[in-house]
Amino acid sequence: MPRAGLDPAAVVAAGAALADEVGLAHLTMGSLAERLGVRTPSLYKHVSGQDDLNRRIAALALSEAADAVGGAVQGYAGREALAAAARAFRAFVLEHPGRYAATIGVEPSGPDDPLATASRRLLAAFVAVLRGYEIAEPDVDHALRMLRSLCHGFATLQAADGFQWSADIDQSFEWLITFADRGLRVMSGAGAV
Amino acid sequence: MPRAGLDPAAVVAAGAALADEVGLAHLTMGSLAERLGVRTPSLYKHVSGQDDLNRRIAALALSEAADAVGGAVQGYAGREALAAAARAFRAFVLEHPGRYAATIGVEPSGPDDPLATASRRLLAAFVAVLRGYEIAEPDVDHALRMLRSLCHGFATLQAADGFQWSADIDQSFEWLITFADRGLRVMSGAGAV
DNA sequence: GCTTCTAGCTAAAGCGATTAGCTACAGCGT
DNA sequence: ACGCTGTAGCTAATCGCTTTAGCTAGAAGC
Repeated sequence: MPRAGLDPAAVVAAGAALADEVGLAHLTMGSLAERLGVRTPSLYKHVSGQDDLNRRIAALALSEAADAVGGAVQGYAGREALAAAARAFRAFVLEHPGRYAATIGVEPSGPDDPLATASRRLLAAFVAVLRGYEIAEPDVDHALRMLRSLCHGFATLQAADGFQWSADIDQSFEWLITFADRGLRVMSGAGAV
Repeated sequence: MPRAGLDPAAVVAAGAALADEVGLAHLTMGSLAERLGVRTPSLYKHVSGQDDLNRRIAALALSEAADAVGGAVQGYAGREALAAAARAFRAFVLEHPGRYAATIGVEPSGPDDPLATASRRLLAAFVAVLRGYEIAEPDVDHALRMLRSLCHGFATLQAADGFQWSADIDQSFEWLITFADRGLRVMSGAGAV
């Protein structure tokens, strides 16, 4: 038996890729092992089980998403930054539906969990977008949650084929960006709540 | 063996309730059978399998959500209607996270599928909300998708405990309603995209 | 070249979904 | 009241996937 030369990172990367291809629900230890040219139990030398694998895929996904969004925002402000961030986020989720799905419902075990770090990085990228609007300090958290809900909701609904009816989806997304831009500008004037 | 007197509706209702309690992922045929005082294989006399059960729970959830949102909107218009719909929707998802989770990723098999009917009813409730704003006809679809993304995103993120940081979540949701109201009003003026 | 560490293997246990086939309760007609 | 019939629920068994136990041999250091 020739050594396959695996390590945790390689297993997680392959798992994420496979999840993107077949859907997270169809990612089994067996199929992943086969993909890696190895027998199923061998995977347990690198990840401690399906749960651990899922958490690591989630951390990878959030980290990549943070890179994508953070990079897209560079050099822009205001509406441009918002549009770039939203488009980058959606593109990431649509290209990597499996690994993004792994992030839903996982909770960091502590502040040092790679999951928590990656999550903070992604949030930071959205905070940067909000700096382009005159949001009152106490409202920044609310705006951040709104932005995240909007992006998460749209991307996951589309990834799950939740939009059955007719109108063009890209167009809807551009409309949504305009909506968010104008809404944020209006909210910056008067105190909300 | 005394008859338990089950039927598909009772099995689905119990499944939905159990999913709300323990989470959709932990809803097993075994635990559901135990809850109903019956052996596992007996369930297959009422639903054709886990897939079928999931679809039926999803249809039930969408139908109930449509009732809740539709009822809440009655007699209101504009901001009041929007707030009522959003609050009703969020309350439903938070009270019934398991059954709502069942709706994610299921696709109606055809236009007569109870799933499709329930889905249309829920959408209709949101369309009613939008009638209170002067949205140009071609933009109604976009606004509907936006509204759905916003509600779905916020509710599922909260249900999954996705909001780790500090600010008060109810307050964030009220802020979000105000944001959506103002955004919809602004969008009604100028043509978007 | 020898020792040591460990990636990967085979074997096996265990759990959940599902199917096959039996049994007996309930509702019906007589 | 009595038997007939349809079917809800049962036991037994299969199958697939996860996970553990224990072995083996390739690679790295001396």
